[in-house]
This record gives sequence, structure tokens and C-alpha cells, in this order.
Amino acid sequence: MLSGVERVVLHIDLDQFIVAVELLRHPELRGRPVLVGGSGDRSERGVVAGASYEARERGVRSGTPLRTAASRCPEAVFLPADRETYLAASADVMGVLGELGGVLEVAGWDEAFMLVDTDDAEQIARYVQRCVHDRTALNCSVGIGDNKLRAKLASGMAKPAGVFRLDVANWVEVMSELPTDALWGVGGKTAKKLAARGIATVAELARTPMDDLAGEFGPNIGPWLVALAHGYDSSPVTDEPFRARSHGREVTFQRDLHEKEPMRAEVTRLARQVCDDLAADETLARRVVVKVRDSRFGTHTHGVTLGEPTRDFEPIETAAQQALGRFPLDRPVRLLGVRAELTRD
DNA sequence: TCTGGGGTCCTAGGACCC
DNA sequence: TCTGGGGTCCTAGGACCC
Repeated sequence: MLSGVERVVLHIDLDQFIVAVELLRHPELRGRPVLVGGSGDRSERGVVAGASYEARERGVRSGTPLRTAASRCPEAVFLPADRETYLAASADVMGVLGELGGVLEVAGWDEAFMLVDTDDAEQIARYVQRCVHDRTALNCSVGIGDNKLRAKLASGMAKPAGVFRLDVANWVEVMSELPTDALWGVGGKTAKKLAARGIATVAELARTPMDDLAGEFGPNIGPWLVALAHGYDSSPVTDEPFRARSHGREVTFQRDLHEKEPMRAEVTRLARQVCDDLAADETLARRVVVKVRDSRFGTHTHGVTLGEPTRDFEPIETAAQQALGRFPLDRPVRLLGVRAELTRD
């Protein structure tokens, strides 16, 4: 009786969010492999943004190039990405979550953390799922953890539409034998470097002395990796409103650019879009960074710090052209980007 | 397989200052 | 004389996430 109110972190993660939103307006596609990405043309340069479970069974997932997806899964339905619709659906979901009473931290279009005090976390998790489904017709999975890291990993294990708890009590049992890139924050590059040192699993990483990895990964990241493998995470759940640190626009050309004049014209166009974003956000840029990706996928940046913070087009465009001028541009250009770094206070 | 677009955070090296 | 040492800022690159 009153065995105890505990403080838990929930991680709420919408199931195949982008595809699920599309299925609400295309119910006839339910049960078929559906892929969302680019402009819906399977022959263009681009990647899959959302894949239905039926498509994932055929080896296509988020990040797969569209042309690869088309050859692996020719029967799939390809739909164009529609950011505005997904943003609106996301706002609906976050609105529902915000009414439930915990500390809510929105962590992306399709996920959020919630800090709650409860004596029955599983019941709360089911209640959250029911509220979201009743109000938006979208399914979510809920991870329960004793910190954000464990809650986040738990929601992945709860999919689809389930609830799973991962905390100090079952961490070793659940995680030990998984590869290191099962951890949130360890990607392919880091997993490969660790494997080269004979560290393949979470248990092996957890056994590594913290200082051993500082040489290769840096004085902070090295020890942090070992802490991750223990499931340690002290980051707070915060409901402070999100403030962007930068706004950027970039474009991959369907055919590489060879001439400088169209490159300059693209940078002007991107700078204009960034200025619009600054105006919408009512923020000021202090630095403008241009990104160039060449035909061999080499990616480089150059930046120019503005004389004073501004959101005016003219100084921002001038700075962007100046940054572009610092590239040799001796290879065809695949991608151009313009990013504004914002003033911080 | 020929690799988007939106971001965040960390690191290393050099400049600069005392 | 044979060259300190720490702090901080700036810049480019890299890893990661959704």
C-alpha cells in the first residue's frame, strides 16, 4: 500500500510518424509498403524520410537513398514529403501531451520526454497512449526509465504501440550483449573505432576504464562513452521553450553545378530564405557559414562573422558571397548551404 | 546502395592576451 | 637568452540525431 510514489521519465515516441500521418489521409494504402521522401520521384537524388513497417521488412528504412529503395522495393508507394502537415500533426500530439500534467520536453517532431511522479508508471504510460490515440488517431510507444537515456532506449524496445521499462534493475540483463551502437549517442563511426579496440558490446564498453578512451575520443567524450554503457545520464527533463542556435537552408542539386555564376545565384537564393527564417523567428545572425559539397562528396565550410548582428538581407548575402569566394570550387558542386549562427543571450 | 535537410554539440589548433 | 603557461576566443571539421 502506497509502496511508493516514484519519479520516472517517460519517452513518448510516435510509431512510423511520417507514414502514419500520410495513412490518415490515404487509408487505402494501409498494409502496403509506403515510402515518403523527396518530391515523391523514386529516381531523384534524395533519401527516404519515412518507411512503413511493410517497407522496412524489405530492407528499406529512413536514410536509404530513394533509388536504392526503388530497386529493393519496386512495389512500394512513393509519396512526397510534406513538412507542414507533419508539423501540424506534431503540434496536435504535443498539445495532448502538454495537457497531461508532467514536465514535458519536446525532443523532435515525433518524440518527447515527460517527467512524472507516480505509483504506477505502466498505467500512466498506457493512459498517455490512449489519450494520444483518442485525440490524433496516431499510435505511440512509451519507454519508462529512471533517466532520459534509459527511457529513450526503452521506447525503442516497446515498438510498436507498446510499453517497456528500462532502469537500473534490468539494464545489465537487457543491454549487455547488444552492440555498442544500440546506445543513444553511439553511431556507426564510433562503433567501428570501438570495435577496432576489441569493444563490440555494451558490456565490454562498460568494463573499459574511463580514461582508456580519452586519447582517441577526447577528454569528455571518452569517459562519457563508458558512462553511457552503464546507463548513466544526469541530463534534466526541461520544459524551457526551445531556442534555436542556428537557422540554415541547403540544397542538393539533381545535377552538379559546374559554373560559378549559378552557384552565386543559389547562394543568394538560400541567403534570402535564411533571412525569412530569421524574421519568422525574430532572431539576429552574428555569423554566416556557407557549405559546399563537391561531386566526390567532400564537404567543407567557410564562415564570415558579421560586423554587427542583423537579419537584413544585404549584409547577410554579402557575407555569404564572401564565404563562397573562399572555396577553390575546382570540382563540380553537388550541394550548397547557407547557415546563420544566432546571437546568444 | 552513391549517399536529404534540419539541426546540436564537441574537439583541436591557432591567435591572442597577460 | 634558446624560448612559460594558462585562459579564452575563433574556426573548421566531425559525429550524431530525427
